[in-house]
Amino acid sequence: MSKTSQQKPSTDQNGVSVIQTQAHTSGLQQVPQLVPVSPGGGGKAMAPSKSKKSSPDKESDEYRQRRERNNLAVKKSRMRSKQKAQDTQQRVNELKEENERLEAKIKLLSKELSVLKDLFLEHAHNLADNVQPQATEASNTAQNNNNNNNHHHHTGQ
Amino acid sequence: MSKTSQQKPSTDQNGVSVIQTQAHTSGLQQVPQLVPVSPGGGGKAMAPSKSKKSSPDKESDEYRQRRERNNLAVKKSRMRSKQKAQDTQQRVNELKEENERLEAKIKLLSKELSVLKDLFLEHAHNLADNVQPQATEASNTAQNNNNNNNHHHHTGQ
DNA sequence: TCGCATTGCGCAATTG
DNA sequence: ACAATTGCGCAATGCG
Repeated sequence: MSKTSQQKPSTDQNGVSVIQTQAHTSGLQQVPQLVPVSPGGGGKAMAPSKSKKSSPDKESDEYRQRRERNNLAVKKSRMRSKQKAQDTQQRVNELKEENERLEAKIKLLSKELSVLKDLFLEHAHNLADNVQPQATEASNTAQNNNNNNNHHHHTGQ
Repeated sequence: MSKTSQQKPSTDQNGVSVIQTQAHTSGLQQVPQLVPVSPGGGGKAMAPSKSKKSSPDKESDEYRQRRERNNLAVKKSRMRSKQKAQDTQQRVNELKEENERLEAKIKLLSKELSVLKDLFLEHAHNLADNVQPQATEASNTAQNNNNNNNHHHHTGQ
């Protein structure tokens, strides 16, 4: 994330101090007073053919073009950023909904499960009651088959 | 919302057009050229001597103070905005996690349920077999021990 | 009317 | 060289 701090008096890496007092002029264009610290002397190994960085030259056609392109890019970037934030918010809503849906389902399943379990227990008790105490006419049938195995299940056989 | 253009000839609603794209490369400071469109024509009930809005007067102490305050407010607002976006993103992650948790639980419950249901079916068949007095002795004896059904059920969680 | 909060926008520095 | 990001200031506008 670049630098942690950046104040008004930004020092250009080329050796140019931009003194920006208080002249922003409504974004139109401020004229940052450029103070050449060393006019072509301080820097080193800079293409001598053209002082490329010495002055932004607001007039320059090239400058204006660059600016315009950048402004466009900035706008685009910000639009995306906003869109993204919006999508994220949307996502939150969707996830919340889905969560509720899932919780409802869980509730339902839990209930079903609990009912079935109760049935099982009840049944088990019935079986116990029937098997142990006395033989009703119903037990007759079971008895008939002699090998009535009531739920003694073991893995494998 | 905002206009789709990206130029700066911003026409102030006050009746002031800001033109001027700068014209001096070696000057000192540049003040936005304010061009009063209708000098006292549209406005009403305003002391002519003290037009407060005519020129921001960048030098003005008051102006600077206002600006500084606003800059501060802007900074604050943006900070909050960012924080909010971040929180939202965080929320998405949390919800996603929770979602997975819930889905896992649903899966588990579904499985349990399915097992219990199978048990029920099986049992029902057994009962049917037993109830039916008809059985040939070979019918239920050994052939019928199809599946092992052993399952522990832990109550609650 | 004042004063903070938001928002759109342009500039410049950085990043990729 | 160039687009995308990002921090920042300005001004308009929203809002109480």
